[in-house]
Amino acid sequence: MPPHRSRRRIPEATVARLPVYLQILVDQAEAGVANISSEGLAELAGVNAAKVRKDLSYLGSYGTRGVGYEVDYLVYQIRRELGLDHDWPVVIVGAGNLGQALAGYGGFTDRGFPVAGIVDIDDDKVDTVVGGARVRPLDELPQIVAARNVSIGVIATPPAAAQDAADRLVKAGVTSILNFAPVVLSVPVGITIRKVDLAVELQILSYHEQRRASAQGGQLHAVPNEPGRGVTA
Amino acid sequence: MPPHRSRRRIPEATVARLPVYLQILVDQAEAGVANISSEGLAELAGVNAAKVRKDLSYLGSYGTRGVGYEVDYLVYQIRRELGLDHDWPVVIVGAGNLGQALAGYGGFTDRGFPVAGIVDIDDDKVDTVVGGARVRPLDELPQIVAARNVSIGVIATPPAAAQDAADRLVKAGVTSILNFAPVVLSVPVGITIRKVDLAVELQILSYHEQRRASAQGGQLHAVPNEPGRGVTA
DNA sequence: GTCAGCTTGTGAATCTGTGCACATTGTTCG
DNA sequence: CGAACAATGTGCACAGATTCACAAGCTGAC
Repeated sequence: MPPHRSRRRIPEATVARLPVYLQILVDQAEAGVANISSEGLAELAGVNAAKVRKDLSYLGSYGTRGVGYEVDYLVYQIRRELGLDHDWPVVIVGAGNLGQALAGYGGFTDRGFPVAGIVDIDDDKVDTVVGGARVRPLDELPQIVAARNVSIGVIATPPAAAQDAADRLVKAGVTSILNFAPVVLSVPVGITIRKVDLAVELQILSYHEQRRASAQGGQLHAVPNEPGRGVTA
Repeated sequence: MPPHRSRRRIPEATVARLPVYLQILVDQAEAGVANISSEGLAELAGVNAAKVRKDLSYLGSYGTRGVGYEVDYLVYQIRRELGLDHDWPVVIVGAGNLGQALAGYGGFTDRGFPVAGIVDIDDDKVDTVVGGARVRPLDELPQIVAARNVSIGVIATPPAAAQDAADRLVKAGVTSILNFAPVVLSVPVGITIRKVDLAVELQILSYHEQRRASAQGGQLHAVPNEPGRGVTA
């Protein structure tokens, strides 16, 4: 089989779902399941079966009609397509509540994103140890990025410091940023940014709660589904 | 002016952007800005100006042609539409790394989501204090929910415990759930769920990095924008 | 009071994503 | 070997979201 890299461009919505399939497939593999149908995978992922098939078809024709998909092989293919065939070290900027939690959160390292370093501008935080990593001064960011060839940065600073953090990350050579600060960052073209704003998530829930409350006697609405968010500036 | 609640149904994509506008507008108000044009707001939010106007038009005609939008009034309207005219206490299930960080993260309380309580199944964690809240045993979840009339729950447990957490939240009367565990939850119809999976975010970045790497000589692609994800089962 | 200049609000075109429906193709069993 | 069956892969129609382009409406200057 020819290991063709990025055959076609994959729709963003699909890219956002592939990690979910992957997670499920890995679980299934561990549970000893060898094959799975689009129907079964759809059930577990909470989506439409046709959508699963269309999503997977972007990777190539890796299913077998009449049988389904071989779990292990699919895991391999999705990993490859997502670039998860090797680790991506990340650097965390900001060692506050969230930064520390992220550094200590095993889920990162486990899933292929080891913490190459965590930096903070506050001298009081420097040299404290969180989740196995020693906090380094902000100035050392370039060295950390260079030494471990880091291309992904995580911003866990207060809002006011986020743009500066982004600027420093970009200057240090990072090309993808995951931003937890509730700020819209401006970065050069070619840098990929994703934002996770916890308060925004709650506000969206608030909207639905509010709507529920003011739906006097109205039946419960069914809200669409979950696309993915992403920007390459 | 008639304070009409939920005039039309607002598209999910718009609902996901309103909190971002709100944040920006609050900042602008604090900076003493009285009026803002769709162009200006779009610039700050990193989106298209027409999109801003269409989004805001769902709230009603609150702009003035030739002038723009009055910042304070817009803040008021967006808050009202999102149901942010009062606080929404939240309960956090799971007092591990992430749960503690969330409880201690001021950004929640500040933006109208005070932590009504945090519970954990592990007796060793019970009674420890995180971010001003004392961890309570999981069993007390119903009491906490009832006492403070909580309708939003946050799941910050390990994956294996997430479904149980969801079941308990629902049984206790919570109708919206923010899930940080990398698991697809199954809940009754009428419960709104949003999922934030940190590893998934990184995996999406990984995809773009991988693509960048394998784009031999190809120019850098521009990736779309950021919809919102939401499900009401 | 009129006119020039902005900026909103929205119809229409376009693009993206979803889901049905079914032809296609591989498997299994008699 | 052939037929019944199962499940993929995809054409097509529809729904939702984005963007353009412009008429409508407000303001301020003269």
